[in-house]
Amino acid sequence: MSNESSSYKEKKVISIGTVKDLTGLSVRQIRYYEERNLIFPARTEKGTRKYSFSDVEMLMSIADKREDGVQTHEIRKELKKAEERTRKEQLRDTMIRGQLNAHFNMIKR
Amino acid sequence: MSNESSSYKEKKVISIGTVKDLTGLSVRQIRYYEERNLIFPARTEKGTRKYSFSDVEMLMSIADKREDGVQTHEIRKELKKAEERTRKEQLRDTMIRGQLNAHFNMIKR
DNA sequence: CGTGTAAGGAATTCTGACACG
DNA sequence: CGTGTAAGGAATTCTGACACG
Repeated sequence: MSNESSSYKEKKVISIGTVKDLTGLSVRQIRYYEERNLIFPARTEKGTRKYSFSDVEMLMSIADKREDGVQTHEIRKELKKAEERTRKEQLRDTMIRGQLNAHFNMIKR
Repeated sequence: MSNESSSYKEKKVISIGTVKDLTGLSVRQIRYYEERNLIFPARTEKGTRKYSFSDVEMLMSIADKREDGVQTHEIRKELKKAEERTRKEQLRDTMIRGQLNAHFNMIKR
């Protein structure tokens, strides 16, 4: 039941200018891919966007696909498919864990 | 001979304002600890400071020690000692590796 | 020593919009 | 559709300095 929810890779701490340097994309492009729901930066109270290393990697992957002529809409569809797979895996894991716990409790008493 | 020099933890990508939020320190304090050579942020071409997660952790450690009344000069001395230990470990590892390679080369021919 | 603050300037980021192809 | 750009404003960051205890 441990939870290290703050891994460096997922923590949203990078400003858009740094993301630009890291990815080679323009600030306009980075904002546009957010508009198309391909990335989801956090916002500070003042409204500035903060990205994670994970977001940066996603942007590089998007850049590769765009170079191959893939439209953002297609990339979005692939992303949703991948998310669906993850959702199902998690559901399955949760159920297996539930079964295991049930057995353990049987044995304990 | 591999080299993954760009681990998320060491990459300098975080602006001082974000470091302030992450550590609870004031911007003044963060700059001052740099002046005392306790942390070493990178600089962009335009001169803005960039910190790594590692720097952030160091700052939190510094904050703890300052709360205990430890002066920056003392913290600096501890830091240098730790660095010296690391330097010696690396030297030893390098030498061991050299010995191993020498043996391998003997056997190979 | 360690930290706050006001000062002046430069660079960053934000949004909404027009342009182009 | 995807990206550039100019516009206006707000927030960020930088340095060097004075203040205080």
